[in-house]
Amino acid sequence: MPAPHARAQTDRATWMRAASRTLAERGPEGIKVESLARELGLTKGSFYWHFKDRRALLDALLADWRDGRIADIRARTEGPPGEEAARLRGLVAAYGDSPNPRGLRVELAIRAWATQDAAAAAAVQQVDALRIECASRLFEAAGFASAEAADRSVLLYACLFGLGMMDTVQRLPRAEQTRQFIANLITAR
Amino acid sequence: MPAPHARAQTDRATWMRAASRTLAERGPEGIKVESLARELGLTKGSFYWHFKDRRALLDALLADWRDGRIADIRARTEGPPGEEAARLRGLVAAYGDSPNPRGLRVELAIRAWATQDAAAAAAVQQVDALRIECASRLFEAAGFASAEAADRSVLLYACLFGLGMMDTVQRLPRAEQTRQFIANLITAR
DNA sequence: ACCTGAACACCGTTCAAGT
DNA sequence: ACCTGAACACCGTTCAAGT
Repeated sequence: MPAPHARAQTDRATWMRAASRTLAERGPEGIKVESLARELGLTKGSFYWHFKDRRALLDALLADWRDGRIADIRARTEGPPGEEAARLRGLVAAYGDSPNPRGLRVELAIRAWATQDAAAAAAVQQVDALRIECASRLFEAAGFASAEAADRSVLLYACLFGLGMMDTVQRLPRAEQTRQFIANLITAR
Repeated sequence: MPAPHARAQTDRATWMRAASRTLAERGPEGIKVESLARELGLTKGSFYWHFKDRRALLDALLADWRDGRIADIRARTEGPPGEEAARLRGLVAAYGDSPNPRGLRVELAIRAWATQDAAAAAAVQQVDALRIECASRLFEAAGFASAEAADRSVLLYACLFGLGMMDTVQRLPRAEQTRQFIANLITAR
């Protein structure tokens, strides 16, 4: 690829990076063309060279998020057979990590957005379906029948997102024990 | 109370009702003074007679939501001793009801909003604390030690909200069985 | 190819003026 | 007491014009 194309990609990516930061910090409604332009030292007109409109930027963010989540799920759950137990432990432990980091904030922002936006709902749906499918395989490898493996996968992700939105819990003195109790219940028997 | 005061309350309540409907349908960012005025056949100037600014309307909505939730929690969990088991069953069953009704939509909208807004976060925090406290009492009456009763209360609400944001799950063929499986796990033993 | 600058519509807020 | 109408700032979008 020659230089002009590379440069175009870079500048588009610059808008995307700034928007992605704002998505994590303020949600989709916080993404304003004028604010981004000010932040980047450019004019709003410049934005409309790279994107058809504000909506196109949001759609590009959704596609990036979806692709990133899909790659992450595959990386966490696929691999050589015989290590399923360790991968399942890793998956369950993931929701104890990092009380509200960028990833979870973006996740909750997109999930809230999905209740009002069809494109966001579609992205969430694709990601959730793959998550449940991949987690189910690990539960099956741990000895659960396929129906119960699917149920436990749903439980795992419901707890992950549910706890994520209950900030209260993170501040309770017994937060760590509660997380441990729930993790045990998810994988028990 | 004389007529003038009653009328003032009514008109303020008219703005609140319209805003509350919008909160459920489009989230807090969808609440626009101009749109509400158009909808009600009034001017924006009229709005500023009843409310200091848009923020005051949002704060009033939050206070109403918080008070309503607190009343609802008390109604569901308090009462004559001896009926704790039935009340616990009612609470757990509540999250199987109504796939995404107005109440759950408002709940998720406010909870998403709470990640970026201190007043919304405070309202959510107060409601969550009371919910966990009241649910814990029911679990204790069912025979769980107080620490485990608290853990199970957190689990209950995490599942309630987590499943609420996973629309995918509601559309799976086994949705009903999955809900039942999770309900059993929450109250098991 | 990439960007600026000016224009316009939409919405939050204010305020003088009406009833 | 309650509302209107006009004004202004802010942001999404367009577009002719620049380099």
